[in-house]
Amino acid sequence: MPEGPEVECTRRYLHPLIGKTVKKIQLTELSQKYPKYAGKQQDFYWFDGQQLIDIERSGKFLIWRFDGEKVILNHLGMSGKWILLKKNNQSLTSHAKALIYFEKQPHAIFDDIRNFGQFKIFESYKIVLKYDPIRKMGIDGLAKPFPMDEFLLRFNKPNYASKEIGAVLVDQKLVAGMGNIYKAESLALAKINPTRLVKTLTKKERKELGLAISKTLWKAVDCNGSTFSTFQIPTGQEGSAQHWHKVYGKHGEACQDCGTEIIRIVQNGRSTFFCSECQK
DNA sequence: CCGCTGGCCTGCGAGC
DNA sequence: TGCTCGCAGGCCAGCG
Repeated sequence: MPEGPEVECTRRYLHPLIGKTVKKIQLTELSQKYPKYAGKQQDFYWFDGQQLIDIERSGKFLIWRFDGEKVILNHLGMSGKWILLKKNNQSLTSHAKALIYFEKQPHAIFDDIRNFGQFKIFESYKIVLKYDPIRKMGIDGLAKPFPMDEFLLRFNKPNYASKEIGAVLVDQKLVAGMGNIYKAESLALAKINPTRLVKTLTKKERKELGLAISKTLWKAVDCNGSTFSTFQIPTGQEGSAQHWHKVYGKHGEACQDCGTEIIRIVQNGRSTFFCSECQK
């Protein structure tokens, strides 16, 4: 599910929770099996009676803010999702890791099949901002208007120069919220071949790429994100962004624009898809 | 500091 | 039809 646009859709889905008072945050037994959920149940007692003030998105992170100082940093990993419990007797999902009970329904369940997600306490908002993955984040790909100048600036980082653009583009220090699907789709929209070295991209191409990123990510938000196999966001609604993908997952199929076969390559251990005719 | 490899997990489906 | 195996939207530790 979760690249920046899917995390943004999740944030919107959770919006009705804002203003509610926490009754109890409970970690499931299952959560204790995994190091990334190593938080102790007793540490979460602090949140009893706290009012949820806001849920912010920063790149692919959600930051849960309360009226007291502590915050919860939450990452969906590869398979994390939030489910709002609207009925009393609704049963828990099989990979539930954390439950937030409010004084009134709905309650919220964080479910994470592959256990790559995060749900951890930080002592204050200031401290979470100093946490490296947040502090070092690049521009937010969903920022409006798209921060072109800073994008170009970060793009100039010397250590990117001799790397392939397809490998660089998923770096959260360049564009926070970018992931493997929208990387491929943004490059397709900008008609740039993912194997191009960053230093060979002209300023015009870099700008076009920036615009393509913004367009691609926002279109995904507007479609409620991409839904694949069992992943959906949020529960009950399906995203439809996958329907307009030009290249992602389409290896072996004909390019919709020129008929050339879409190919798949591996960069940084991740799949990249493109049309070698349209993307030069 | 940098880049690369492999590891963390479960579930799905392509292909034999 | 059933099984295996590769692969999956993310990230990081450890190594040289």
